[in-house]
This record gives sequence, structure tokens and C-alpha cells, in this order.
Amino acid sequence: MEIPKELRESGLKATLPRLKILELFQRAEHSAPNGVRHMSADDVYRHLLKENLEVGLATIYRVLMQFAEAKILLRRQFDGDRAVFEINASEHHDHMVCVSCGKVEEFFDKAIEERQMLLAKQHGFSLRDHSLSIYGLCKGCVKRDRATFGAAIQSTMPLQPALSSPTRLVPKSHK
Amino acid sequence: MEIPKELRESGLKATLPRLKILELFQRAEHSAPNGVRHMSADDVYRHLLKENLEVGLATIYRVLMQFAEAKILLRRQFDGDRAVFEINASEHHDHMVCVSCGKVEEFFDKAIEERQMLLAKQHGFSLRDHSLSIYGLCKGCVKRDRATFGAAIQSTMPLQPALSSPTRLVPKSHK
DNA sequence: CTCTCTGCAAATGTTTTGCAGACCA
DNA sequence: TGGTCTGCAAAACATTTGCAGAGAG
Repeated sequence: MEIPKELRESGLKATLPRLKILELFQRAEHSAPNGVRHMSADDVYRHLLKENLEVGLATIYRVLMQFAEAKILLRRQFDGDRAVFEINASEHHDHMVCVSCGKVEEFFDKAIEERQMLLAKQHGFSLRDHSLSIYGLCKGCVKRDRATFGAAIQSTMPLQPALSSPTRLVPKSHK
Repeated sequence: MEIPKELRESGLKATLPRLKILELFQRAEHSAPNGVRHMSADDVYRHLLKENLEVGLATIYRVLMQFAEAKILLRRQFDGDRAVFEINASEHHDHMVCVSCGKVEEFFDKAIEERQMLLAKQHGFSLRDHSLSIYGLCKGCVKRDRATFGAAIQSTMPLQPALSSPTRLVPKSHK
């Protein structure tokens, strides 16, 4: 018993890159409190680098794709951001993404799930998947924003923010 | 009264590209039964070409971005697909996307909306936006698939589809 | 020993940007 | 006329692919 069953069952050969990438996501699942469960190809690349393992980005993309096909990982894409992956271990859930710090929280709501199935049926859709993401400021960022800009908002800021400062729904990147 | 109020109110100058792009989306809103409300930058480019107006793609991207900032258009991004825009005229709604033909249907569900607000509050999130997309086969594609592959599925296809044929959640592109 | 992987570099597709000239108010 | 736009070409990204050599079983 050396080779993880995820790999054995997928028919993929147990190579160093694949073992390390799988391990990385599994470690994230257990140790991380939150947010680190979700990693982009580049995140994976840099994590492995930190552990002195240089794997080509192309390989990482290929492995992530294969893992997603084998249902070992789940691929997510928050709004305009690049794809992130998370290990397919916990129950199905949706996401709440902080537009300021990029933190990702997970949630599950039975009522919403049921409504979705009902709605799909009503529209004659054969439901395959769905993705629900809620964007906003997380607890910490709300607090920080109020502390920093609280007074300013009341006094100097226009009600309708200027058109000139483009506001992304999701920050460009959280490296 | 020549210049559309959307442009006047946004502070953007009334230039030919902007007028035509706005008109294009407004026309799509009224005439189209469904699906054509949503257009990518490239869709817009080709539509204008068909009307003998060649606008640089860069300009189209810029205009779409400005319109989205001005809330004239809404920017959507279905899974791994490129961004599409729709006019911000109707009520808030979510989307049901056919993974086979790319058709987009809209829906609104009060119960889901309310659950989302509640969930955001419970997590301490200051809700800014959300996006819910349901992916599946639309009525027409379900029918077509059954007609074409119905028998084959029962007899020759493995229960667990082969790993070698990558299945995209959303078709790469619907040009 | 064979078929599967990997790394590299180059290609891809979408979106963004710098800049010089054209255009609206 | 002045600041705002546009078009072009080039850059920027994230992602994918072709190919030759390395590695797993």
C-alpha cells in the first residue's frame, strides 16, 4: 500500500508530479482553516517550488485536468478569475468569495439545492451541474474598510462612485 | 433628443461605436426570443461587421467595459467560457446554460434570493453580488440526444464514461 | 520494452494597453 | 481647441499543444 487509491482507481500512473500535487491538495484539506483549499495552477506551481520540486506549469495544468476528470479534484471558476481547484472530499457545497481579500468560504443550503432542481425541471433542463457564488466583503474586510474609510465615506465620497476607477467584481488575482 | 439617455447619464461621449453597440444590445432585447441577449466582444464585433461597420475589437472591449461600469450592460461569465454581456433592462435574474448548444435561459426565484441574503448575513458577509448558473441539457438537446444515441447508450456505452474523452462543463465556444 | 509522462517552447484565445491621430462638445 | 475616443499593433495572461526524451509498470 504505497500508491494512493485515488491514483490507482483513475488508471493514471504514479509519477512524482502527480503524487506531490495530490498530496498538496490533501494536506490543504486537513491543515488549512479555510481558503487554502482552493488553488490555481500557478498556486500549485509555487507551492511545489517552495518544497524544492520544480514541475513544469504545463504538467501541472495537465495533471489538474486529469484529476478533475477523474473526480479527484473539482474545478471552480469564480467570476472573471482564473480556475481554481479543490479536493473532492467534502460534501457538495457552494462558495462565498470576498472581493477584497479573496477569501473563500463554503456553504451548503438544502433549500437552494432543492429549488434548483425544481427550476431545472420546470425549464425542461436535464440538470448536470450548477455553480453558485456569492460575492461580497468578508467579516474581516468589512471591519477593516469601516475603520479605514468610515469617516471619508460619509463626508467626501460621491454617492455614485466615479466611473473612472474600474471596480472588479473579483480582484484580478490573489497571488 | 438624439442621444440615448444611457449615454448622457454615463458621461460618455456619443460616438458611433458606442451608439451602435448600445443599439445592438437594445435590439437584441426586444427582437430576440432568447439567447441572443448575451453577446461576447467578438459577437458584437461580428454583428457590427454584418452591418458594414468595422469597429476595432479593442474599442469594443473598452466600450463594453465602460457600459458595464455604467450599469448599462451586465457582464456575465459562464464557467470557463469567455465573458458575455447583456443589457441591464429586465429584472435581476440567474441563468440556465445548455452545455450542448449554448442556449441561455433566464430565471428568477425569490426563495433562492432570500436564502442567499440570509446565508451571507450568517457568514458575516456584506453581500455585493452573486451569480448562479445551472448547467445541463436544454429541452431540445435532451430530445436530440435521446433520438441519436438512445439505443447506443443502453447497449454499448460503459457506465463510467472513458477518462480519455475530456468533457467540458461548458462548450469551448459558441460562435 | 512499451506506452505513458514530462519539460520545454511555441501556439492559442481572450482581454488589455500604449500611442498617435481622429473626433466630440 | 482640449480632452476624449479610436484603431492598430503589441503586450499580457491563462491555458493548451507538439515533440523529443525520461520514466513507470
